[in-house]
This record gives sequence, structure tokens and C-alpha cells, in this order.
Amino acid sequence: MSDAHDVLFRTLADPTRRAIFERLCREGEKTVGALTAHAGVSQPVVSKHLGLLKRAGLVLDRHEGRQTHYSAKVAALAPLVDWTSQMAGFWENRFDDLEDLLQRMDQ
Amino acid sequence: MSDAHDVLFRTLADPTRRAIFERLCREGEKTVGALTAHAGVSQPVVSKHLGLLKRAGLVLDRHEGRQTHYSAKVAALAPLVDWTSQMAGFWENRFDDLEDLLQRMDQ
DNA sequence: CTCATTCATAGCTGTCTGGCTATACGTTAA
DNA sequence: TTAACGTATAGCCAGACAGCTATGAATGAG
Repeated sequence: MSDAHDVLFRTLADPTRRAIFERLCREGEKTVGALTAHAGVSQPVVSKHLGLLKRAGLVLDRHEGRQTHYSAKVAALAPLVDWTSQMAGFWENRFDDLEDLLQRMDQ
Repeated sequence: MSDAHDVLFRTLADPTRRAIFERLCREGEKTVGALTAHAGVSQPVVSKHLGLLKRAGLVLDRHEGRQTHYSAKVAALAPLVDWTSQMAGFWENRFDDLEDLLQRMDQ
């Protein structure tokens, strides 16, 4: 059972990887070298994280000469937003149920 | 660097744990036994997950005799919502920047 | 052509953690 | 008190994975 939520949560769970994604969100397109400069880990590690982010659909890559430019694909966060509001929704529904119950008890 | 986002993402990254949380959101308060019945893992594992969910602030526990009732604390998802909208926000801002740039180029 | 640059891949390693069983602890029933 | 029940804890193990170095592959510079 490896649905969309799973991939998103797992991909964003790692601090280093999430930091890379955040930087792409804040500052836009970056090369692997630029990302490595502030990532605190080696270049191969950054490449690996970018690969996972790409597989999760969270980033896009664009090859230009010998550099690769990565950019955030914010739309990929949609399932996460959906999931969150769904959870909140269930909670509110149960709250409504409680209200109904209290009303029926009142009668 | 273990901020609130970190704990939330890491805690919700595990499918089994997330499923437990989802169930608490959908169906409200449950005992450990009731949760174990549908979790697909042993009771100690469920207890462990509940412990982590509790440490993350995602659930509350209530002791009643020899059973423990757990319930979801949806408000704890707030930082996640904030983070997501922040990421989306950065993206829109950069879009605005692009518009500004294009406008300036137009003049 | 040759060398430097930029990134990706391969292979290794230590750590983290989710699963298990066994067991301890507290509570209710007999 | 003793037994059964519901959870939590302890301890172990196997698999996953984030980090590293070394190297390959592709491109640009000289």
C-alpha cells in the first residue's frame, strides 16, 4: 500500500531533503552545485535526494550543458493538502455528530 | 535542527502509524485493543506507535480502568498546513516577481 | 585531443527503526 | 488471593536508508 500520501510524507520526512525542496520553493530554480553549496552534505548525496524528490514528483529537472537545473513543483503538494483537510474534516464531522447527539438527548 | 515540521513529517511518514492516526480521525476515540484489531501488527507495536503519536502531539490518551483510550488531536496538524501554504506562497511570490520582471521589461 | 568541470551512479557502512516475543504493571473478576 | 485481562516496556533482529568515497559519463574550455 504505497499511495501518493506515502511517497510525499516519506520523501519530505528527511530534513536534508526537505531543506533542499524548501530552498527550491523559496529561491526558485537552482543547479546541483548551488544546492550542494548550502546543503551540508556531499554532492552525490544531494543528487540522490534530488532523484527521490523527482520520483515523488516534487521537483522538475532541466538539463543545460553539463549542469542540471532543478525547480520545485508545488502542485505536487496537493495530495498532502487534501489529506490534511480530510483529517480535519473527519474531526469536524464527528463534532457535528456530537452536536446531533446532544440535541437528540435534549429532546 | 529538529523543529515541529520535522517531528510531524517523520511521525506521519510511517504507513502503519499514519493509518492509526487516520482511524482516530475518522472514527474518534478508540482503545488500544480496538486499534490493534485492525492495525495488522501486534499490540506492542500499536502501543509504540501511539507513544510516538502522543510525543508528536497528534493524539491524546485517557486512562479508564485498565484500558487506555486514544483520540486524534487534529489541531496538531496546524504546522503542517502552515508549512504547505508557506511553500505555495513562496512559489506564488516568485510568480509575482516574474510578472514584475516582465512588466519592467515591457516598459 | 586533452583536461577540467558538473553531475549521476556504484558500492560500502553505520545508524535508525519498525516489526517481533517475552514480560512487567495495573486493573477487574472470581 | 488468584486469575484473567488490557497496555506498556524491554530486548532483540532484519531491513531500510542517509551518509561517505570512488568512479563513470557527458560537456565545455584550451
